[in-house]
Amino acid sequence: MRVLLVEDESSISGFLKEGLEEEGFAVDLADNGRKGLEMALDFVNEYDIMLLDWMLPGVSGIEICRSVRKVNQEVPIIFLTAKNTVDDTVFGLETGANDYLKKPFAFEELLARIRVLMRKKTGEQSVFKIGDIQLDIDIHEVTKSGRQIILTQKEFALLELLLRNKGKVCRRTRIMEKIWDVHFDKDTAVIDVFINGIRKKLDDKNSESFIQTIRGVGYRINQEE
Amino acid sequence: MRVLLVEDESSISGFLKEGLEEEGFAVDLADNGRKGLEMALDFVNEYDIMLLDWMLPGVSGIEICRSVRKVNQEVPIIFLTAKNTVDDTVFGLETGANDYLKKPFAFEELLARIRVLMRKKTGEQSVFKIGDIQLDIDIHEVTKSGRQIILTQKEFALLELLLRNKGKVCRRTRIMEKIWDVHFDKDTAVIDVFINGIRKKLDDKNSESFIQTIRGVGYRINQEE
DNA sequence: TAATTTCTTAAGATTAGCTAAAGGTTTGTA
DNA sequence: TACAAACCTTTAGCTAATCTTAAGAAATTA
Repeated sequence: MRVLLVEDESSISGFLKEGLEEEGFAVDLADNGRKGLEMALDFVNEYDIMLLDWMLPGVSGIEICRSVRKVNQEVPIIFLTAKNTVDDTVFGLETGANDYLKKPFAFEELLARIRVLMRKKTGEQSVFKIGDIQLDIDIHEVTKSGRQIILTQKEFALLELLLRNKGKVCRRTRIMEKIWDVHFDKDTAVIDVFINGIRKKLDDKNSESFIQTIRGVGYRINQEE
Repeated sequence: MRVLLVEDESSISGFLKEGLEEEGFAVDLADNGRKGLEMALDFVNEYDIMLLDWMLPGVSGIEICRSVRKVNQEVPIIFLTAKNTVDDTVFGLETGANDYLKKPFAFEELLARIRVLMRKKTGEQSVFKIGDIQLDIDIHEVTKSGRQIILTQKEFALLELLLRNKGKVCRRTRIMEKIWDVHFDKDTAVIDVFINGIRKKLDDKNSESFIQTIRGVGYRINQEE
């Protein structure tokens, strides 16, 4: 998955580039509008998604967007806008963008929007299963043997993370970063509490939990045979 | 369902084309009046609906409309007009169009109008039910146990959205986008207020609301057994 | 066994949603 | 045009659900 990121503030672009690459995207960065426009048009069909800063010195994000839309109506475009620079009501129609985010925004929020747009494009399903447990992201529902189980926000997010990485270990540090947006070593037992909560709601009595504890590392949901 | 879209501003046409295709329409785009007229007349019986920009360089939307009406009185035609360029009162009589929208308009508004016209044409019924509550889109009426309940525009739109997605969660962000055309996280409680209004008008006293709150996510009307 | 890590529970802090009320806008009518 | 009515949106206090912290119990490892 190839992303074009046009953003002049290096602090933001660096942060985003790093984060997106961690998620497996290949990120091309343009640090001004002219360069961004050039890259966007030269490789318009190469990119799976474009992230454009609204306010750019020289060529603005909206100009890039308009130019791109003339030759390609498909590629998802997300705007990153500074506060109060856009009139909400006019926005949608005028630009041809698919979505936009107001700075400052949480990285996870951006990731979520990207995923929605990608799914629209690829038609990817959004249901994760393990045993008799099923989690549907689109309708935000968890069921066990068909019966609905109500999870809280955090429980849902944590279970989603574990299921997305079925078969792999999710390290505590990674869970802390992804679900709690905490990027340093914090002495807390929140994760344990929420794992406990999920287990209570979804485990079968008298048998091993479907979430395995990897002591000193984190948690894992095992791949089924 | 085949749509002819005649619009010269690529930002708007791109946005509309994409949105309509997402909704399952096949969209043919003409980016100027001459081409639009040609396509409209060549395939006049192929199209289920026509969307014409009012102001077009060369051949105007109204000319296309008049030409089409000479050979086909059936196909629904909707005009997209820039603000204040049309005298409303004269409009209806002069053109033979079925409806028109002033820019900027919310995409959902366009979609709603298209649906009304399509249904008129096909005679399709469009009633959503939950328990003793019934919502009829065509006549824009809600009844409870047969008695009419008057909802405002927004209340109606919100209830319609929830009913169209019966059994699924409608996320707050999605509601904001669909009903209010706001595409970023806005700190507001309008949704709550309108949910409250609908509940007041339609809930049975002394029993759970027919609209379930999914904390941190949105609302859902549950499927009946 | 001692040290470390995880589990579990419960209480306190925080936040999302509910509701009423007020201000602002639009629409209809005299 | 001015007024009234209907509707939409914002605000703020309240309540209840959720999240976080903390602390002892249990499990695991050296």
